[in-house]
Amino acid sequence: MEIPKTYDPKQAEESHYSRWEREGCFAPEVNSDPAAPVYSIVIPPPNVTGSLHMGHALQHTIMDVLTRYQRMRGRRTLWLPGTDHAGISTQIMVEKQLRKEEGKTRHDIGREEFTARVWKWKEQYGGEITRQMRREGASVDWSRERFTMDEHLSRAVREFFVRCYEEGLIYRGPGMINWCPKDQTALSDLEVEKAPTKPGEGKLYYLQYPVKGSDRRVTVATTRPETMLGDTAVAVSPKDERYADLVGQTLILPIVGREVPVIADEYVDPEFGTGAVKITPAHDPNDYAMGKRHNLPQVQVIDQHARMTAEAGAEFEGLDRYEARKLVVQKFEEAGLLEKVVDYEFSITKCGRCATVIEPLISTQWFLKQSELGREPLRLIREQHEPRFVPENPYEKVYENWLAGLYDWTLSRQLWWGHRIPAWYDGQGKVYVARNLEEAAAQAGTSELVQDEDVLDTWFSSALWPISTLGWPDEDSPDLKTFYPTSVLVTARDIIFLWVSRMMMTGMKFEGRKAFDDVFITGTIFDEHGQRMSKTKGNGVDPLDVFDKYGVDATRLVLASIGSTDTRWNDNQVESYRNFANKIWNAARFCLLNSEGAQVGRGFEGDSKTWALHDRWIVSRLNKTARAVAASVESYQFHEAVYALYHFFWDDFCDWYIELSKSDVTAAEAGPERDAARSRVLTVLEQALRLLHPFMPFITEELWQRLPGVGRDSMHAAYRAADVTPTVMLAEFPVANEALIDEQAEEEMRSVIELVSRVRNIRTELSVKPGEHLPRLYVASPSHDMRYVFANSADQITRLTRASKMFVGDSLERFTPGSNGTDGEAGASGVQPDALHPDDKGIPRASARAVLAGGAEVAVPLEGLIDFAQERARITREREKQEKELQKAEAQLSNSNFVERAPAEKVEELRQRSAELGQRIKALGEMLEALGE
RNA sequence: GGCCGGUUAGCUCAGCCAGGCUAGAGCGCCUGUCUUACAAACAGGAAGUCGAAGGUUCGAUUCCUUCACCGGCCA
Repeated sequence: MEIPKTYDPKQAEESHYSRWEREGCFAPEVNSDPAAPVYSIVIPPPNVTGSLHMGHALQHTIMDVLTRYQRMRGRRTLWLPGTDHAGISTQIMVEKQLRKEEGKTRHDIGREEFTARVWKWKEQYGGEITRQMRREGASVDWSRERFTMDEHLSRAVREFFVRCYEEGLIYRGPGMINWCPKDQTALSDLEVEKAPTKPGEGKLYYLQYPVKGSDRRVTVATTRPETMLGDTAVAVSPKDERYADLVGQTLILPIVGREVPVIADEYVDPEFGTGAVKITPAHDPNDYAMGKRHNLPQVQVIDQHARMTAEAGAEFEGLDRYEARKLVVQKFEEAGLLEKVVDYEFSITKCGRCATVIEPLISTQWFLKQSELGREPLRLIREQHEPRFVPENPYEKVYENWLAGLYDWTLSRQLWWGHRIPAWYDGQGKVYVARNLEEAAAQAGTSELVQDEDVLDTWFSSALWPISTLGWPDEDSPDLKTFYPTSVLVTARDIIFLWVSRMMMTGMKFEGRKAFDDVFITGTIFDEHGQRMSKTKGNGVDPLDVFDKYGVDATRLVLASIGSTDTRWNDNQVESYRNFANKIWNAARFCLLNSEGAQVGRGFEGDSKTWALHDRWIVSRLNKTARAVAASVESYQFHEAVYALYHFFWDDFCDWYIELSKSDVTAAEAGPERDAARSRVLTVLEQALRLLHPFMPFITEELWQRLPGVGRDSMHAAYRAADVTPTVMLAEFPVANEALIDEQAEEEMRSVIELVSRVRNIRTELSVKPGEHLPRLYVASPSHDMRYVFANSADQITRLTRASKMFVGDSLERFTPGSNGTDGEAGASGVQPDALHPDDKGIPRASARAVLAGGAEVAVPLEGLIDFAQERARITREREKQEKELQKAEAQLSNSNFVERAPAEKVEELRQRSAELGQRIKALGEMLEALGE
């Protein structure tokens, strides 16, 4: 069999995905067990205009690990993919294209044609992220792919809207909204961002307003002087004695000449500015609220293009808001009413899409009373802590606080791309909300109706995603019955308000149940300098580049380890996992190159007590690893799962098990023993591939397909009936067999490993050439059982330490010249320690020695190589180290407080440790003596 | 202003919620090896006052308080 020495990820990545997809391996229907429990995830729909970034790759990896794991556990598993229509982004993108290619605006071609163009654009370019998901190995059920503008999902949106309207949760009316003068649409509070002013950008202007009928002036401080043209009051704190006498008086608004009252309101912070605040109800959310409280008139002086209106006065009409600002300041200065201008840092609200400064405006829009929809989710999180957030801190509280402080959501957008609002107007402007024109006409008694021009916020449709993708509002939809509620939502933290909370609201409202059991919040990936990755900064790492460079599996391993932790991206980590993939490849290569006569699933027959130590050990390690991985995945501790897999495979399987098995596996003579040894390494490999598969789908499938003896029978019972090529992704995820977890074997193996390591350490420290064989090894242990362990593993120990012969006895003393010390005890299992030759002169003085755990010792004769002084120094150093430890232990043991108050087992532990240290120190002293002067 | 997270080896991170293991990993570093699965490897090694100061405790990297620095969310 030809197997390259280096793993090529590309080849494996290109081979398997299309087959899995084509054969329906990702669809829940592949599972033929009607009683199988269900596991379902709906993807938080990425923006259809978007392409894959690290955040997506992270979320997708987590979702895929969960999905593949649960599928291999035999659950009826669905991971549903799709995208949202991203109203503003998509519209802007197509508008740009239109301008560039045809020099036209959307108004030139009209709404219908424009919408058709967007659909065309979507068909042509919108599939990028779905192609990239295939590259990632995402095991989503493409047959259930959804798009928020699909006819069915659009129907769900209309249904949602109409029902809420009928219940009075949705209303149309004037309100203070965020207006983007560039995109020409209203925005919700979640679509705007607050950014601090740059140095020198923010100013606080102190303006003086004359008091009517007096020489007195009141100074107000403002960051937006141009809005004073729309002031209809000045407010002070009712507790503020400085202004107490002014409340109720009238001011003359400079430039405009309007008379405005001085009012008192608790909202005013007397500490800010001068303690007197100008009130512009039409252009500031707080002033709007105050205006409502005091019945103040609203004077709109800025229009939708951020230009001054006629209300601002003839001099100002048509001026841009910033030009108007200059002119207002100039006029105040000329009038001697500008007290001062100081630098001032504050937050400016900007459009989340185009970063244009938002203009708060009063506008007639559609609103949703979110607080009512949020009531049930709030109760659920407070009373039952559902859904369960992972990590719980701080997200449960963030979510709860958000739900507790909900206010009305601006639903309408002045766009052409999106779900058109299902509301119609008759000739008198009366509104009819209905599922379609016919219903509306029936209500109105006329079909002379005009539909509302606006569309709904994209998030309005995403809020329905978990139910609409599964078939709602068709209550008898089989998918809705089967897969709702979903098991978990995996997303980034900035989406808790946009998605998590709203999906919960709609799920609770329409299905009466939470939309998901758990919410897993992924960490944020920063660049290597700790900066947030962003398109504008251009510091993003493209996951596809990383895939190309290191392979998808290696990248997934890194992402899975990241999980919920904030982290700086670092290629080193991916490189090390690429190396891990290569390690897996080569371990498999070894197994396969020596697989003649072998078969997966064989070699571990009979009572495990009769197996060789290293076989009992690797099976124990394998089962512990299976247990650890399952527990970690189920508790979303993915880094623990990766750690367990990495160390099991590399350290336990490659470094030790394969090495310990090598002489049997590569024996020159064919025969049942060799076949069995070969079968054993293959069997462990096959189990390991299953454990690794959720994390590394490609390499595991590539290798699994090559193993002799795998097939339909290797698959989980729930999948055997399916008409698919046998695949590791439908094999059963190994369930830990507690009976095969063998603590004694692990303890004994630890001793063998320690012995080998110490001898290797001696070799290096005393500069024994790597190729050179140690003539002999003397191993002593006071424990009868341990002598058998060492003796039984003598072949492997000598092989791994490159020693020619090994002797085992009860003490090194017994091997010293003249003692003629043969252990004399035959191994009960038939293996006997090499006996000392009667003529043997025992352990020469020229030997390096070391103490091991459990009172065991080892001596390595090194005639001619050993520098006595150096060796004595080495052992003395070791003894000093142990003495320090002993002192620490004894000090603690002599502390009566510790002995009395600490748990008895802790005290006992320390006593034993102390005794062992004493023993070691004694042994080291004897070694020094043996080395002589 | 309110809430929260982080600070552990040169770098990137585990461990801390349920206090006691000689505080771990990967990368990097040092030494030596092309030992017939793998130099993307093997063998061995060095390296951390666990941000600072207090407190609780027999015992604190872990729990509490304060502070410092970095970062996030909300207002």
